[in-house]
Amino acid sequence: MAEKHRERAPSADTFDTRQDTEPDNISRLPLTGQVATTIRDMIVQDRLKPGERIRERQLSKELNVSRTPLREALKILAGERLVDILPNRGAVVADPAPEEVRELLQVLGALEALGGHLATECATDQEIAEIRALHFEMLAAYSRKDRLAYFKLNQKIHKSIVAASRNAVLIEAHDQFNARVYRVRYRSNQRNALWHEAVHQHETIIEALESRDGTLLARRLSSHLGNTWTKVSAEDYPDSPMENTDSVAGDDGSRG
Amino acid sequence: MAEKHRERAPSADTFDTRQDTEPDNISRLPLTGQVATTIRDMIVQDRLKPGERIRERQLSKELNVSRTPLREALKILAGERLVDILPNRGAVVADPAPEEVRELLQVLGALEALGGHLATECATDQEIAEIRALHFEMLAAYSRKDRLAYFKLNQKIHKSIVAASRNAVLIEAHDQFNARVYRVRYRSNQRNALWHEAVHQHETIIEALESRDGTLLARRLSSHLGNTWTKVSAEDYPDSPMENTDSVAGDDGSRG
DNA sequence: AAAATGGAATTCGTATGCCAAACCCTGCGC
DNA sequence: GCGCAGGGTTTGGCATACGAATTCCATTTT
Repeated sequence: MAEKHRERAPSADTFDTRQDTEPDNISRLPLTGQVATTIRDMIVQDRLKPGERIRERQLSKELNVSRTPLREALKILAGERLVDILPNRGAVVADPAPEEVRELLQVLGALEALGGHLATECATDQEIAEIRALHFEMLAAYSRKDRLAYFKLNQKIHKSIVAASRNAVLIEAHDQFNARVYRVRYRSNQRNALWHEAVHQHETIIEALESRDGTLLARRLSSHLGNTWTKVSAEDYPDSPMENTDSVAGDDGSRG
Repeated sequence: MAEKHRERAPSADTFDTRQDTEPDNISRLPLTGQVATTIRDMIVQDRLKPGERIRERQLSKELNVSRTPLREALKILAGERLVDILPNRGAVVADPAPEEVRELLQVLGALEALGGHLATECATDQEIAEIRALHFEMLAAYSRKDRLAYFKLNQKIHKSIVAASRNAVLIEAHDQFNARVYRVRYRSNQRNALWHEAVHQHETIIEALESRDGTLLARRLSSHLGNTWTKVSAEDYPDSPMENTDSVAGDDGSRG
């Protein structure tokens, strides 16, 4: 009987993510998914800080949705390990420990190695050429010391290599694990001094791809991610132990 | 790293004077998690069939919960890709296409390869001995033609190898991807004729682990999973193309 | 003054109700 | 005979209400 409510604002106004390419068509998708995407973006863009508590009522008011879709969205993000849900204590933005970052980079390395290997078998010449082109663009950003552009192109290159594997499950898994370390890698990229080394590694990666040497490419990708841990740990966690920085695939460059 | 607060055991020393009247309110864990676990078990145990529609009202009545925690549980399972949620049309039990199974086995192979490689570096002798023991138990089940025991020991061996990697992220990811193919592999195991081949592969896997040859072990694990696809596709999808059954790590040179 | 304690305010967990979209079945028209 | 249209029914999507657990702060006690 106590029903006299409801003025749901027109969906065009309720959502203000301001980065969607299409403003209109997502309004028909389930609210839960929209909210999840919004929060996911807020996390990887560091608008929600690691360890920060997510108050359901407050955030639901900010997004002009009720708590129900917000809570469902948080469950999705918890599955992606982007938030931790503490029983009876709500959700907090995930704040991976250094050890977890190291583990994540190992797994990511294995996934990229598989993606690279498959890519050498089934990528078209045009796909490889496009990746080479992205690499040149990245070199341009490197010359300009444009760290943001460099970072984004770097991400795009790795994503493109995996995409060339034609393995949808792998592509999705790579994307998800990548999101979990995105913020850490971004911050590392902003301050890192060993820039030139990563650039050289990229050069050798592209070469292995162009020569379609799957085993070599896999080794180099895995090694590259191990090197990322070296940089991340050196910058963010100065006291971390440095063991296990090598890729499990062993030393690079043994094939000569 | 290890799970933080994912599931909390109910502490028995808290005095609850009331609430004993409820019929099946046994635990204080969040209902959503309990429901997710229940449904997850129902799916991998094939009590909910692939493609089957999940009606929220009906299932919530069967489980004696309201729709809200059920819906949140379904979101979690959707994140694990055990159910698909169709907008405005509800949830259905995931029914991976043959191609997706092949892709999943490739990814699983890469994860196990990484796990095996790490295990050769950090597993204790006792852990390896325990895996060898499980292998013998599996041989016993093989002799008795006890397919169920064989299957479970097989799973346990692979899980133990990955567990020996000490990489919590990897262990969890392996578990999750494994769940997605669990049912298919179970059915394949029930009818498969090429049993002896898998047994021999396992023997060589254990040997590589015992000699702590990480590269060889990784190759054999990856190859083993590729072989699984061969069997699964032959049994379940007779018309599937048989290419790409080899591991990306290349041929296992040790096999005759 | 520091620690312990009590309670109010806040937040989460779950249930329930309304609305809108999808489904199904029947009946009409071609 | 077949297709299609339309209305009733079913189902999911979302909002809200209420109870339980936790947190926080003020007050008291040692």
